[in-house]
Amino acid sequence: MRPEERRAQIKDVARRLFGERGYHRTQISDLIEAAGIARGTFYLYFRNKREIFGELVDDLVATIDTCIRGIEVGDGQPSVGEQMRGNLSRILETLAQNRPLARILLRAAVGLDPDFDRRVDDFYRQVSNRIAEGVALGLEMGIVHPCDPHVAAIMILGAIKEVVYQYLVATDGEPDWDEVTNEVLGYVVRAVLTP
Amino acid sequence: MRPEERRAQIKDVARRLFGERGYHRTQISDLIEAAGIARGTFYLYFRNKREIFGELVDDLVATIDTCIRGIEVGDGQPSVGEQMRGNLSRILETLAQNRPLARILLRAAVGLDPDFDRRVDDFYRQVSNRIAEGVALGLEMGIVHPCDPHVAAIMILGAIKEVVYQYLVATDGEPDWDEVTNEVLGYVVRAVLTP
Amino acid sequence: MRPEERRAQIKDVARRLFGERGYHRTQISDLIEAAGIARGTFYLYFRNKREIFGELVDDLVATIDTCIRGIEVGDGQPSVGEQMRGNLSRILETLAQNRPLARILLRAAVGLDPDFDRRVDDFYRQVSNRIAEGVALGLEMGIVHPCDPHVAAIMILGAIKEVVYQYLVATDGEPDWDEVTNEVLGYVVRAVLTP
Amino acid sequence: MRPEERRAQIKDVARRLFGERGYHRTQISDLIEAAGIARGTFYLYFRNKREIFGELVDDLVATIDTCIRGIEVGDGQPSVGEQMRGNLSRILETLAQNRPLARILLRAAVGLDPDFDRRVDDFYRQVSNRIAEGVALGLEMGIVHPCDPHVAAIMILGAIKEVVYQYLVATDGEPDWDEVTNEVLGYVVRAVLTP
DNA sequence: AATGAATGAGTTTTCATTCAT
DNA sequence: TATGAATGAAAACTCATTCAT
Repeated sequence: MRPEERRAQIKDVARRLFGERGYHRTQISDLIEAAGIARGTFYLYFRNKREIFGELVDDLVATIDTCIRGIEVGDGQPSVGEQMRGNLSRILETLAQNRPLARILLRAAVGLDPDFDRRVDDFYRQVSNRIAEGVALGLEMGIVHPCDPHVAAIMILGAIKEVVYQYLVATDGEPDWDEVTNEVLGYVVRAVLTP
Repeated sequence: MRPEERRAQIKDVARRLFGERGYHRTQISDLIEAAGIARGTFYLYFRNKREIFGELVDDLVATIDTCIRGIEVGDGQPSVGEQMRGNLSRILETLAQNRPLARILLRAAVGLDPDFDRRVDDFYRQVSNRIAEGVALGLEMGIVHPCDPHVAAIMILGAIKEVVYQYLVATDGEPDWDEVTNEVLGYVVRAVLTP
Repeated sequence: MRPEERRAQIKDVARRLFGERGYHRTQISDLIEAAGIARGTFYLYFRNKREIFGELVDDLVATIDTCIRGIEVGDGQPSVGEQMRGNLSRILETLAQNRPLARILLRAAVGLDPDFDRRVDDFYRQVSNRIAEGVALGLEMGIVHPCDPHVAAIMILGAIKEVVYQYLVATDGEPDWDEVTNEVLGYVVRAVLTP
Repeated sequence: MRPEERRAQIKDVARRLFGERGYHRTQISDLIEAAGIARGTFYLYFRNKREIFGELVDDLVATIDTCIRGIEVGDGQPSVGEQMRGNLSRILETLAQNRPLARILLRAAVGLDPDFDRRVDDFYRQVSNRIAEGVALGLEMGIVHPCDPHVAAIMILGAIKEVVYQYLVATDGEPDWDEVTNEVLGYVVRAVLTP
């Protein structure tokens, strides 16, 4: 098998296993067995267990990141609500199509060690900053309730995280994503926008 | 030292260490050193590492639980908003006064193994059910926007969790809790209550 | 067993094994089996394989060092030759009584890695410096042939090392040490002293 | 590249690496990278790591061996001292021009395993035997001090080895070889020859 | 009620060697 | 003649748990 293929295959297997069992309960032995490779082969592609996990975390952080587009105001732009809905449904869709991704981000990568926690926290902080910017913009335009944009952003982020957690991580359910997206959107809109 | 005292002392030390370093990075060696006891002594009081951690998780779940009072409607009761504020500020205060508690619940106990995840998830589900009941009640009374009470409850829970996470777990900051409580309350109220 | 005893016992066993088989061919498994202890017990007393080996090297370097006394000239002192003989026979006796010691210093600790090589080289350099000082003193007193004291010291050291190597390391023989000491002494004396 | 050339090239690279880092710290990966060949190619030319190292050791033992000519006494022969000087300077020159050679013989091949140790020891024993023969001859001729030729030979060998070790192996210095040769020669001559 | 020396199963990681192309 | 992806046995090290004192 060509190196890039092999590497990708191992990462696929690892993503699934780490998502299912978490970091510590996924052993190299499980991984190589599931991938159908020899022990040494794994270390041919990844320096160690941390490294492959770190790569997975970085990858999925990047994946989520591409789902988020800054809200643009101006002629010819979709409405703010439309743009928010776009961001939200892209994120939910991406995660729904790849649960291990959600499970790693919201569960497996949590509390492992300061480095991973920092990486994940940085990502969330970045996302919440982008949300806060949007809220601040809305404040200036007078379409957002007077509030602390930073705290509001944290709560919006938390609401989304929890929805993802409940529907994709903690359970195996398969909700109607359009409906959930609408609910989330309505909730957020009411929470921050002036009527 | 009397048995109950010793037991309590070990748990205090463990709560701090697990909160600081997480489950796997806290070793029995760290624990007994910090507690100033011999290795064997630890095992006189706790069957194993899981057990003490499990107890801590159960304890703090119970602690948080006592902070939450069902919303009561009727003559002589404080307003619904007042009752919500009470719940919220009791939770935030309790956690703010004991960060290890927050760190264990939101970080150390996450993704460890199916059993712990289930215990924690059950707790959150219970909390979100109580919130959902409140929302459903509000719906019946016509004071809450038409929405899916379950999804709304998840988002309210998520907003609170994230605030706690950002202010108590991910950083060492010390915000003005009254202000934060007000922000959260305003956000939740606007999100669900009809104007 | 009391910690110090256990530690000493493990070192004794390790000294023998490292002496017999060298560093790489002595595995922790061999060591703990020979010592009659469990794997973990070894790591209770030594951080790792390098550490115990390093301690052994340092110990024996110190042991040899105590055999060497600076040559003193003056009334009431034994003759220079007598003092040289004393140094020599103390070294040979010490090593003869403890072959693993010689085997570690002259064989097992050689070429392992830069750190060990440096430690051993430093020791030899120190010894050769002490010899060179003696030779330089003899030069000033006119009782030593004109020569480069540094080179002479290296050769004297080499002569002794090779004798030890041939009789204690490379073979299992048991020569007449008095005779060997005399031969070495005669050789060195002729090589450096004026007739 | 022609097979013999390739083989020679790999050996050149290996000699350098083994000399620099020793046996265990030189990995096949280092070797093939430095030689610019593929992993499999190495094994086309050498059965395994031991084999190439063994060949190098044998080669250099043979190389040194050709530097040593038996001392011949008779009309038309250079003086004994001249012949000794010849042997000595050929050895020192050869090693000085190829430090890896010295480093392998005096450091990398030491204490690896019984087989290599035996090979190297055999070589030294052979050299020391040739020296001992010369000394015995001198004894018969009355030009050598009464001494045990075997012990004397060991010490002469040791003196030379240590000079080589100090100047070529342990340090990167570049002494004046003529001077060193003279010092060594003077030392040996004084040590064994009658005035 | 406490001690702390000892245990050993379990896990990661290394690296010389092979073999299909 | 050369390649380089794959192998897997072997080795070091960890750490929760036990048990004799």
